Amino acid sequence: MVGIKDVARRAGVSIGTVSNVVNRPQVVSASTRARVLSAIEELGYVRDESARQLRAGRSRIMALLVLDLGNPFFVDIARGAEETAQDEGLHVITCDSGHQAEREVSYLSMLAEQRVRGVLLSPVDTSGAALETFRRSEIPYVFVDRRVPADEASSVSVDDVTGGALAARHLVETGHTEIAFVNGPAILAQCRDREAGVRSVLDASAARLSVLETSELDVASGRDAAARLLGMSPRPTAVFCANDLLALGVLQGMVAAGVRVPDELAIVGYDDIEFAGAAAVPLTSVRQPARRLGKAAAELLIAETGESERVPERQTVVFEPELVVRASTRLTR
Amino acid sequence: MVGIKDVARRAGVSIGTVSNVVNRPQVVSASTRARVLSAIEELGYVRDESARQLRAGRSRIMALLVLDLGNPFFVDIARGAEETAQDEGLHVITCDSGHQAEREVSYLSMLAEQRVRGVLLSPVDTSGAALETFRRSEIPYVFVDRRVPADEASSVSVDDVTGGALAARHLVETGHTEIAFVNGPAILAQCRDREAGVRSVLDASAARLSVLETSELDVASGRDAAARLLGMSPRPTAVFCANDLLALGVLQGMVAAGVRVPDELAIVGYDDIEFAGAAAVPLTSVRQPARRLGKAAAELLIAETGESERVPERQTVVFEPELVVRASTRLTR
DNA sequence: CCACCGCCGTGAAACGATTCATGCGCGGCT
DNA sequence: AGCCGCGCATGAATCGTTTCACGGCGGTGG
Repeated sequence: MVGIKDVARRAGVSIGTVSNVVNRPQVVSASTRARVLSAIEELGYVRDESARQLRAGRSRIMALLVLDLGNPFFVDIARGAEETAQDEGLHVITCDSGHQAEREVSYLSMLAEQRVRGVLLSPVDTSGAALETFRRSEIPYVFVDRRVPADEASSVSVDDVTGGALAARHLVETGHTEIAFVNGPAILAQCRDREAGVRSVLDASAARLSVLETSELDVASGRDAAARLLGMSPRPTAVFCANDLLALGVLQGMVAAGVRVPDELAIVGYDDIEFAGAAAVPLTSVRQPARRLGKAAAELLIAETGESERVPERQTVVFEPELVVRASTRLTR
Repeated sequence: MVGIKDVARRAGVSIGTVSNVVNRPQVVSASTRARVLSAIEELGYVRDESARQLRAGRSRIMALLVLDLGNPFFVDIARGAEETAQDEGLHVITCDSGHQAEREVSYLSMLAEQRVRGVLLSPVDTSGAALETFRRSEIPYVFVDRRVPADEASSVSVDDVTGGALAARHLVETGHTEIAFVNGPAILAQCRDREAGVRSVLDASAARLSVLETSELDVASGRDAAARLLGMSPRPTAVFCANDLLALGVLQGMVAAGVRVPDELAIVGYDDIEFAGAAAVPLTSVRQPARRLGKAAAELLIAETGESERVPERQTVVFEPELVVRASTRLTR
């Protein structure tokens, strides 16, 4: 593989000069520069980032480690992060832990060994050992979609308690008194918080709440939940799902069973992914500003890895969710 | 940052010994090994992959560069690739070019500078300059979801002509004679091939074909297409969409306009992403084995980057698509 | 004519790991 | 006793860059 030495020889200059041409073109004379550039071109020289990085001590790559790339919510976060990274001349690589702590650990140690600039992290388990060992690597990280105490790390999240409350209030206000909450696994803070929000509203109302917990936050689990809902008596007239994938699964299950939505069952989802609005019965959903989440997280990370010597202060950014009402809860009378 | 030297000093051994403990534990005596390991533990030493890689000349990372992570089809490819990479002790990083040639170039040069083990590539434009410069870096690459001549590179794809034909034949067989094909941008080989498949069937039938081209392969474009379809006269009784995102958009537009699916309009999608089966009117779709695509591509790449000296031969793997019939084309009479 | 300065280019010293030839001590064999 | 071989640790060379102190050279001002 052709290196800077080969270019130097070909152009008849020293390697220092080649490096200057590549990194600080203005310090080298026009004629030399032209000679070096054409040598680079002829030889097809590609700079070796590992050597560069070894010297520099830091990489130009920022990582995003998400829970589930199959959930478009996280893809939107990735897009947001990429946008701001691009502005800073950084690259983002995306890793998918697929809700498996084991893969999370594996990726984290890979990223630490790579000495990435920083990691945007939506972890399976905050308190876990995964993070404990990663923390020792001194690589800065920012939590995304998960709030943590500011003394531990910066974080960017959306207020899930409020989000849960928004959904619950909407259902109460549209007259439902028999309400189900289809929740994901309780290990996820997001799920616990959304449930807390729901309870805070429903406990103060006349409505009755049933909570169904699923093992995954995906469409298949939603279908399972639909089956369970169909077997309940009295059957709920409204259901709130901890995310849109679950909601879409429930919707499908209901339509398949001939239950009319929203007339016989109102459905509210969470995240407001594109597919929610695009469902045949467009879903009412609690919107999270995913893109802004990604942008903000990347900005915080960049701030933390800035040139300045002083330790930057940790920040906790919390966005507010927003209820988007669509046909799946629209009164038809 | 703590390096191998610090560990060596702490354990009272040479750096060579530390390296041996990490890489070939069996060659160092148990007592020394224990001493080194505890030094590593105490200091929180994390190996610097850039130094390691500089020496080794190759990285342990394989990249996947896809057209659009927002399309679950590509997420499934990523999953497949990750599976086989994991077995080989490699890591996969995923990059999203978002259909932008510019970002594709930017990622490719980043990956070349990283001396990535190889790249799985679903390029915006095969013939483009992006690849031309990348090719000079001598990093092996395999095309995914795009067939190329075997002398250029290995590729793993699905037969799109057959896929288009499958969908068209299904519509003809279910009695439709006024058929629309909602296609994506013709720059994409996939789109051209699917259209060719459709034509091959419909030209030999009594059915009439209208082709609508959209600018993007996403849900919003599908909605736009729905509006256009509604304005046509005679209005088609069946529509085949170049992918499921378009189909979901069309479906939504139709339901919103009060058009009954499949009674007034049958819809066929392509890819068979999870959301297709989960739509309120589950979509008939042409299934592509996305996961196997990813697995196969990763395997080919690994074979090409094997230890053996001899140049491995290029391979062209073509999978067969499969029609999955669901409610969106089911005869209701 | 000398001293100085600015412009360019040079060469060598890092960076942090891996690898390999070498050395050392010790037990066993002749 | 002498020699060999084995097990284990060492230290130096190496990978491809960046960076920086230095120096040559031509021009300018005194």
